[in-house]
Amino acid sequence: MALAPSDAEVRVRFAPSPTGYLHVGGVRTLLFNWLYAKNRGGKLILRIEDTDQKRSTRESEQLMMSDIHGLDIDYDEGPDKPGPYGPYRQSERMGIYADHARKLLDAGKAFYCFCTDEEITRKREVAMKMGKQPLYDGTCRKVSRAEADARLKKGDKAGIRFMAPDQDIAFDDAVRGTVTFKAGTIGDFMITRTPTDEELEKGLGDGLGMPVYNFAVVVDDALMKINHVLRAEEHLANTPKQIMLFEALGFPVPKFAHMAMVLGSDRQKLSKRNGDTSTHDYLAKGFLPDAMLNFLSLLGWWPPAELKPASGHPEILSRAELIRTFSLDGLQKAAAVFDMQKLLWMNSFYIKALSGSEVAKLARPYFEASELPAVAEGVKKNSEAWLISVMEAVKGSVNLISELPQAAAFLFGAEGELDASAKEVLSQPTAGDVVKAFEAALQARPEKLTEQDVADIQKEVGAKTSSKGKLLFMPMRVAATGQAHGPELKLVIPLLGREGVLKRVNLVKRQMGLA
RNA sequence: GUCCCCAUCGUCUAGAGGCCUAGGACACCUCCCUUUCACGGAGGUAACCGGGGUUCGAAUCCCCGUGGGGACGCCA
Repeated sequence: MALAPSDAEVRVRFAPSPTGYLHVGGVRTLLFNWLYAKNRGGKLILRIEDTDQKRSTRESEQLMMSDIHGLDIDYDEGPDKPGPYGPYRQSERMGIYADHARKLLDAGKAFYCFCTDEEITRKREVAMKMGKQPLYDGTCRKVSRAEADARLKKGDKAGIRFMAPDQDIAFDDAVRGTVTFKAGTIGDFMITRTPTDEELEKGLGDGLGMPVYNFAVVVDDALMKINHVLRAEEHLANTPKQIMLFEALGFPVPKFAHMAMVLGSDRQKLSKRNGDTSTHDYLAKGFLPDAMLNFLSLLGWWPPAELKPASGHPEILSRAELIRTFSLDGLQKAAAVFDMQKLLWMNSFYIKALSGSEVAKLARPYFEASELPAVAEGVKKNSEAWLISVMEAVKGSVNLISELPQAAAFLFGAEGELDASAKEVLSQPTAGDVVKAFEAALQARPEKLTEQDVADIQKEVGAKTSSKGKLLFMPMRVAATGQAHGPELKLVIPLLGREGVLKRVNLVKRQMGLA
């Protein structure tokens, strides 16, 4: 078979179908294509596969492109980035597909098929029940071209079916090595659908039906000069069909790399049932694009041992490091389970690495949209510098940017219910004395408190109540913040100010029945 | 059912015949740091699916089972 010249510029593509949101599994495919293109100094093409008119929408296309943008991944050619091989939307390439379908028809490599969908489905079910491979039975193969033309003229409708050659198809997959499909395991398959009256009237498919996936992909990959196809393993079984088509059309066959699937915790294909799959939702929750990409890159790929990440952590890799070390050799054969816990951890790592002002910038919209009025209003009333110091204090205690308003709520004087662990702290017998001593110590001090003041107060309360350790600090923490977890008190209390802390202490006293 | 792919700790993985008493990461547990939770640091529990070969030697190569996944569409 003819191969694409190996010294040519690498051209890869990401080809989603705009029938919903961008799936995180899709992002991983996109990411690997992007990394490969960047690593090899090649080009990444975005192609929209919208030949299924019933399911494809422009809204979905827009959403996908904005999420790709949100992930900060760039492509070189696409619907919104004109290039030499456009258009990049399949619905705008109907004439091209029709030309190539006719070429196959004229060459005797494809035939009109008048069988209906129902007939085929029925035959397939029968074949499967009998334990046989459900291949097309060849009914319309026997129909001569002249007869077919006559039936068409009469008004009969037909799709076009490719005449699959009866031979072994083997190809060298960059991930799996040589993969062979034996002769006789692939039947004649559709390349264009049976046109509807409406399509015919509108001239949508240029007189033919809409192209089918396997056909459109081949025509586009060839014409767009795609020489490396990196995609998920679910497409492995499509590959022999596509190779047949490349060869029948006289196109060079690209290099394939089928990467392992991403599975949910139930070991099934990652789907809405077993996990969150919408990239948009991840982004909206405050997963950082770099963390997402870092995590996804390690699902089914591993960097070479020589890489010593600048982060100091073996699995925290910058984009530059990813690009520099990415290669097809590191691709994994076995499917990988998407581990949300690890993603969360990674995201928290990235958040901690950000400066207070970077976090403040990212978090501001979440604060402004907070359901707690004190937070939503507070963020507008206070200065940016204050917000930054707040972020500095709390960024270490969250996994997601969206968790920040909740984690910082006490600094805004928001009143909330005490959670279970906070209540537990206050239920200890000495907690009441500590809280009261804490209050007294605060009242003896000025409004503006320093870290030193905090240390002094802690010592004073400790001495007065002869408490120490957990029994001393936890009640003070809850009294000051309403939470059992959070940043260091010496950071928090100065931020709150004496009155702020006292207000909170009163709240807590009331809940304890002390006031 | 048929075809194709895959198989190392719970999960992501290192491992290309001796370096493996199987390494790292997340999670979990313990300890240390902090007169507190968290953060951070140090340890720990935990895996080569089974059976046959090949070889002086197998997690690594071959075969057979078993298990899992994907595909079998006029969806992509």
